[in-house]
Amino acid sequence: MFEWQVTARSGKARAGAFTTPHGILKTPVFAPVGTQATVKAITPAQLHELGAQLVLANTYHLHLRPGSELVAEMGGLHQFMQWDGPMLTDSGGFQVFSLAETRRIDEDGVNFKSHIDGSAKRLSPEISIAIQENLGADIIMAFDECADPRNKTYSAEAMKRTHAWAKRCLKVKKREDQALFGIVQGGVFDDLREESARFISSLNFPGNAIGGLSVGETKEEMYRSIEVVNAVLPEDKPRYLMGVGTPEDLIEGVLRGVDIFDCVLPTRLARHNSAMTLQGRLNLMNAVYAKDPAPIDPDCRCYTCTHFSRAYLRHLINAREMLSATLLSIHNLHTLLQLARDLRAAIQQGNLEDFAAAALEKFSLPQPSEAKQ
RNA sequence: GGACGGUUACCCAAGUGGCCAACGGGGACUGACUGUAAAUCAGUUAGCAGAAGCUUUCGGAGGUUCGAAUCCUUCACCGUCCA
Repeated sequence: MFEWQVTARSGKARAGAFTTPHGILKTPVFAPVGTQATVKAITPAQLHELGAQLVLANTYHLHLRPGSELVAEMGGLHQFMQWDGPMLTDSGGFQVFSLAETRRIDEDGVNFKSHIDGSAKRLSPEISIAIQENLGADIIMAFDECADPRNKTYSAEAMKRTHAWAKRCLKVKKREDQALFGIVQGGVFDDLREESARFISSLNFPGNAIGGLSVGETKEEMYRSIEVVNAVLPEDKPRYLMGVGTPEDLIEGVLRGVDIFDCVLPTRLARHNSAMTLQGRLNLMNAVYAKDPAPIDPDCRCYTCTHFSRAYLRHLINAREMLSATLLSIHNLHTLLQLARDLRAAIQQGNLEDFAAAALEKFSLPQPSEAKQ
């Protein structure tokens, strides 16, 4: 179980397979995010149709509601939400960052105010692992602290806590059918990143994650940090870049040796009326699309693009019909899932360099909306 | 025929002498979004500039006043009630 096999390489990029109790992840892979045990606006059947391999859920949110014991009682996360493929739960570490105004951190853990009812809640490495064992995802994450990436003093403190917490997570983890991944922190500081990558590598997790990126730093800082970390992280373990994201970042990440990605962006942008394409984003509520019979992306083979016009999607958005969120989520997820598949194929066929160069070139071309006019 | 009430920007609607280019809502338009407190948030919505500023607006016309969406006269239209 949790065997990691690299099947092809191209520069630093790898194509691989990670075996989990609910199936094999063929990497590079993009994971849709289903924070509250649902990928918003998308059914599990649609996820299958899209070819999604791995789905995320969140420890903090499910702990607050409905509670991990309830999920366990209902047969675990897979059974509860009816997703039978591989799942990953985030540890709640990101919420330490995103709910910054309502929490207090100490060496042992974090006190939160619930964003739902304001009640006092606590997360620690031990609590997070206990929750994640109740939830029952295939991959679970170490409880970490994601800091302001530009603040070195804070990044160093958060990194040290993350390291101490990683050891405690390993210590209390019991279930054999779950793989615990460690998380590298260190902000945008190369020395911290390197130190963190060394430490996390030394704990010999079955997989390693890069956390604390795509949270306000520049692209250059992010890409450099990935390079610094991946130079240290072991080759014989999958690498997971947390919270990333855009098509460009997927390509840049794969080129630097990342295997797993997740991001809320495709589904959030979909609910916010934005379509992701490999040429850039379309804001489908824009008036220019009112009478546009073309699909979002004429080259896209997703359900949305093979059936519906931009004009129709704009109408749904304008009329505040919820189908717009579903159709756009299908398209955006397809864009990233297909890109990951294409990257994998390119690595296996040995033409990743050309594929990546051609794809990255497209992002500098005029946006589809501009090109039309 | 008479008595009241009303007419404000794309729509609804506040404002009853200067702090009004005019509250608020809707609509429309635009932007943002990267391990989801996000079906959210922000901006624009008379014209020209697009910082400051200038020009034309509150049913029409005329008047009072240093100054009017706000007061007066008159006309038009809408509503309610009485004949």
